Amino acid sequence: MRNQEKDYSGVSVQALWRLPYYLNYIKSLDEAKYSCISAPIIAKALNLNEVQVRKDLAAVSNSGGKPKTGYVAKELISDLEEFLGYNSVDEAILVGVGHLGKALLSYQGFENCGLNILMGFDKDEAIIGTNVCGKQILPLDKLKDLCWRMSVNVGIITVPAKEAQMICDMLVEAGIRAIWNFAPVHLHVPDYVLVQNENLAASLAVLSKNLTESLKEK
Amino acid sequence: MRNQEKDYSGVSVQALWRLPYYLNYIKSLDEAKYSCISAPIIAKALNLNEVQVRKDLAAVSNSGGKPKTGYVAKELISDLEEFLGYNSVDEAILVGVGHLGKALLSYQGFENCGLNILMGFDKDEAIIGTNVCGKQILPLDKLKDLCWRMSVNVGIITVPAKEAQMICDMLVEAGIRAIWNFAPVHLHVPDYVLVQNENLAASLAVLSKNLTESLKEK
DNA sequence: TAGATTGTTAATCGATTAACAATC
DNA sequence: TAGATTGTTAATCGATTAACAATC
Repeated sequence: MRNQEKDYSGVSVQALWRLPYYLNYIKSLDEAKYSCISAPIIAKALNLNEVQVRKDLAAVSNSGGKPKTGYVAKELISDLEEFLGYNSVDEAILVGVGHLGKALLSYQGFENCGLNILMGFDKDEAIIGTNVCGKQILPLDKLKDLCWRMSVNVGIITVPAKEAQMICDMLVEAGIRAIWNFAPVHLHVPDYVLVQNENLAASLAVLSKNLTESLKEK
Repeated sequence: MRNQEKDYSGVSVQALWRLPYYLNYIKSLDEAKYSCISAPIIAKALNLNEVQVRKDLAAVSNSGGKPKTGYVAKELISDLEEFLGYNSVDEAILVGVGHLGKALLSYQGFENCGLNILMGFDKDEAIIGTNVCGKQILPLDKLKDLCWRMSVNVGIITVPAKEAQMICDMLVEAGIRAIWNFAPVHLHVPDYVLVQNENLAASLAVLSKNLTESLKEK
């Protein structure tokens, strides 16, 4: 689920979700015009509370901000990137090379976020041996051995809901430490394995519930 | 962002996120064995607090549960589906037919969740006129007219970050009431338009931060 | 009847927001 | 100096959890 208990270097999960938005916003600014950036400006741009942004930045920034001027934009960008782990790359493999799996394998943006998807796995003979964006698609029985050999830490699950737990078990056996789960199911894993759920159905439910309420109000 | 303020029929956003997991779990059970299902059982299966599940179910269920036995599984399933709006279909269009856009256009599961993606739009001449899974890809200048004519309420944005705000403005102009945004940017919209963000970069940040902390502990 | 489960009311916990002194 | 912004401490708000009476 979305809400977890832990804190990361004094930053709550909710705050962690906001950081990429800060980063994106600051990066989008004209460097010449905004060599410095302040919490109130970011707050206004992203529709957030000023104090909230200030607290988030305080937790992330190394050098801190200066009264009246705010933070040096360049420094804040690199502090955010550092904090979000964009500089240290994690190796990942993906299981389930359907439409979504292919989309994730093809997406170039993950490398800038510190994730390198090495290859895909699938059970379908028809796509085994092919490659997607230069990334090889291999049969499931090679998974364990390859993950161990290359000490892969992250597994991405894009298989149908019914197969997700089985694939999850395989990944755990292969020494995976974190799972990015796109199947709309709760996965059972040992304590030391992390699961991050990306549940489109749940997201859609929030959207449609919101929409229904909103249309009612008219 | 994930957290919003509103309540939907007494259900918080956090609770709303849990409902699809309940639904999926109950559906996965053997009907013959589990004609009735109780909050404690669901809680155990999904690693949640018993009282939390009970409260969620109480808010969703029409007939309520019976002490000792729990809820009638069939009724609970249909109550959940009703509450989540899976029975009333919203029409949607998608803008940005790249890898992710294609994946979403091709995904069959959304129909069961009350979302019907009618067609895709893109600016790339090479794919305009083709179709993905039987869904036509049209040029952007047809967007406004078609959305009005078919009274489409939902727009899905799968364009690059830089173009997202511009597309968003187009959608608003086309009378869209809710936007499912896959670009990692904050969108500016009028009050009456809803935005549901699906930020993979943010999700990835949580995962990788978790992983780093977890590996440190060793 | 005994026991499991429901539904509700109260306590806890944590994130957001407000207030304010410090500082460039 | 005056004013904007920082960083911190306290107040508020809401979700989760605990406690307990009601009931099949």
